[in-house]
Amino acid sequence: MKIASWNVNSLNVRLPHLEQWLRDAAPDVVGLQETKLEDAKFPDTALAGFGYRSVFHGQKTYNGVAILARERAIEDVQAGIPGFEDDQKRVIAATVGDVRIVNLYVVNGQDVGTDKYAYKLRWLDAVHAWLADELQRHPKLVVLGDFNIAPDARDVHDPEVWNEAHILTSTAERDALRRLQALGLHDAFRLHSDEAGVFSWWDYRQAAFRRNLGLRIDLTLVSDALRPRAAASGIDREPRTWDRPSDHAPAWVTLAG
DNA sequence: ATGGTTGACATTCAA
Repeated sequence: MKIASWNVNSLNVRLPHLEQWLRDAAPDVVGLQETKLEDAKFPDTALAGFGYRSVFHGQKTYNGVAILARERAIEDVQAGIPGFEDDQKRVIAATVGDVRIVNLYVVNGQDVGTDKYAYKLRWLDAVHAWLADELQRHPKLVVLGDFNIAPDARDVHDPEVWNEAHILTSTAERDALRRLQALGLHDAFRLHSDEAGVFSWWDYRQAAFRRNLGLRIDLTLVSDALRPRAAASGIDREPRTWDRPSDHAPAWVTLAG
């Protein structure tokens, strides 16, 4: 079972890329972020034509998440973090086969010390409390998405710039990610590689992709129960080379069985 | 310190 995460930065613009990548990569389950589409405009019919069912939770202009699944039912759909008031559509969870999928579009946070940064940390606290509970109900859990946090120095092109005081790498953000991982959620990519310089996001500016000035902020976390089944994990750079790309590349994990 | 690019929407905001 191949499970992937992709921040498409507007599904309206990126639908042709998504179709091509679904064909190339043939994932079984996909979590999308930044669809930027209200639910009435979600292209579920087009996706069904590519062989994927979909559930979605979106809004106009900003945010928006979805889960797609090929040849499988998508059950017990949860939109948003239970009990956490949020105008921003950043979370959808569902069960596919024997695996619970939680798809997160984590708050960016703008800059350390801003209101948006405070919201990011509050939001991550709410996610932590929810996932602790979710793991009790669903031990076979995959938490994936655009985390907007680079786990450590190997995951940034320049650790001196992306340091403990910088957004996406600050101490409080990394601590919040570590607290999620301490629930028993493992960065699938790091189960198989200690390589530095493998990124999932490159700024549109300053030819960052060509120069590989990126960050690894798109993650697939697998629970303790799924860890033995995590056979491989990687990032598909190719869609980032296509014309008019998303600034993010798809990240994936394969589960045996 | 600023601006560099993209997307959505309407001229500036968010990333």
